[in-house]
Amino acid sequence: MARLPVYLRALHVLAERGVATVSSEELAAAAGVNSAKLRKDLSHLGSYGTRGVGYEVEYLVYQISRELGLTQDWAVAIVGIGNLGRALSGYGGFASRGFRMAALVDAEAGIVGQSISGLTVEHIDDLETVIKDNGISIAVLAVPAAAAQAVCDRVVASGVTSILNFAPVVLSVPDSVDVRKVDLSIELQILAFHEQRKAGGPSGVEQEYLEAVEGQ
Amino acid sequence: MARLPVYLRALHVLAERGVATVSSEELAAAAGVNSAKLRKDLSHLGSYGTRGVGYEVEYLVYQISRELGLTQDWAVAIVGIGNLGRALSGYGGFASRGFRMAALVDAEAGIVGQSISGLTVEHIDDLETVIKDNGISIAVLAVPAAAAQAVCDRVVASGVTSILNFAPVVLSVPDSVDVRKVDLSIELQILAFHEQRKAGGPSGVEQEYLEAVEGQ
DNA sequence: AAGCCCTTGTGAACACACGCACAAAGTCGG
DNA sequence: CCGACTTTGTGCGTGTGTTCACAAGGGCTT
Repeated sequence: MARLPVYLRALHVLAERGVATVSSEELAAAAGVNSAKLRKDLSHLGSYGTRGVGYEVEYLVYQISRELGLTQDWAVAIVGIGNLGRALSGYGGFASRGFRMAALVDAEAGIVGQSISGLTVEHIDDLETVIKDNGISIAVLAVPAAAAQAVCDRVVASGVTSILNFAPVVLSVPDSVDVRKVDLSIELQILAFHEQRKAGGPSGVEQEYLEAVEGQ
Repeated sequence: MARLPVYLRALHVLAERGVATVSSEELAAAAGVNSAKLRKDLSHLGSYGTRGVGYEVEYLVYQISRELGLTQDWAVAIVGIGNLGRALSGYGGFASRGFRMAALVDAEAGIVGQSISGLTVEHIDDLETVIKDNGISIAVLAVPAAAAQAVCDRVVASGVTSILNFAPVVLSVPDSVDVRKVDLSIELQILAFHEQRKAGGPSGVEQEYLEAVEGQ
């Protein structure tokens, strides 16, 4: 389930506060979900709470971490060291959850060789070698849209089976490869949509198109 | 619907290629969805295609843009000019879709006053003034988790009604305010989950916990 | 002008996710 | 040791989103 990481984060906060046990109601509130949904998620996952008491925080953290595969460390490569790639390479949230930034790769001569977040940027020509030598199974693509599919094909051919794609294109990959897409402009567009709804919606503006094509 | 931006992007690509008309089948393939779903989305939106022919690309682009509210321009403020905020301020995908970066705000004395992407970074003390003077209705939060709720409260109090939140916390806001959350580490965790599934799942590793607590 | 072919729009079955509400189960006080 | 209280786990009704399949409708060729 996609909600487990959210629960995990809430649990970490509770653990830091020294809370030993938590009820589904409290945890659900902290995670922003319905308590019944949370309980169902946790039961589907096989973890058991204690009736009348709740869930033991530490145990639940371990169970969810294990379910998510965070007990092992994952070697991650970032391809494309532009503004976004740079920001991602320094993002603390990755390292603290078992994700190890193992390699940074770019095509630009001015960037290759630079040291960023403690890593030397490698050249895209060496992509295959870098991936295999570092045992990388997860790649983050922060390259221009035009280059994304080509880079994707290469990382897949090199053995990467999970891709986090920031490029605004639909990548085509074999079924055995998982792709997750983060499109920042889509998020803003969805907000704009709701924002406009609040302002009365697009009704009554139909004429605009007629005027627009009229002006040609 | 959250899929409209995806259709819109695919349509833009087609328009650049000079394609005048497109069938639901083709567009669905380009957007990575089922063709029946696409047709239903478009019909719910009120746009009409022509049977036997398909949809006129240019017309559809206009219809979807209007529905999403992209025909007007939106003033956006980015709060928190760390690595991520910097990357966002220079992201081309925003400006090209009617989103105007109107203000950058940070708390750090060393960052305030810097010129980034053509804007001067303002001090967080002036947050309310900046938002009101620029008519900002959408705020992007790229601040540390600990500061997020406080900053959120202030932008909401200043009249912002849509928030794109990159901080790893669940924000609490009035019902009239929309919040979308992008959590980069959650995306990686979901990939790790599937990655582990491919490798055989977490079964048979139950003992690990016992060993782990044993070691204390 | 007429028939064929293509594509849209949608009715209906299906699947899934959500949340209520309750029984089972365990704890704590007396 | 027992009863009351608390909280989990889940059966079930509900609503939403997805997909199949097909009828309605428009263009194109002859």
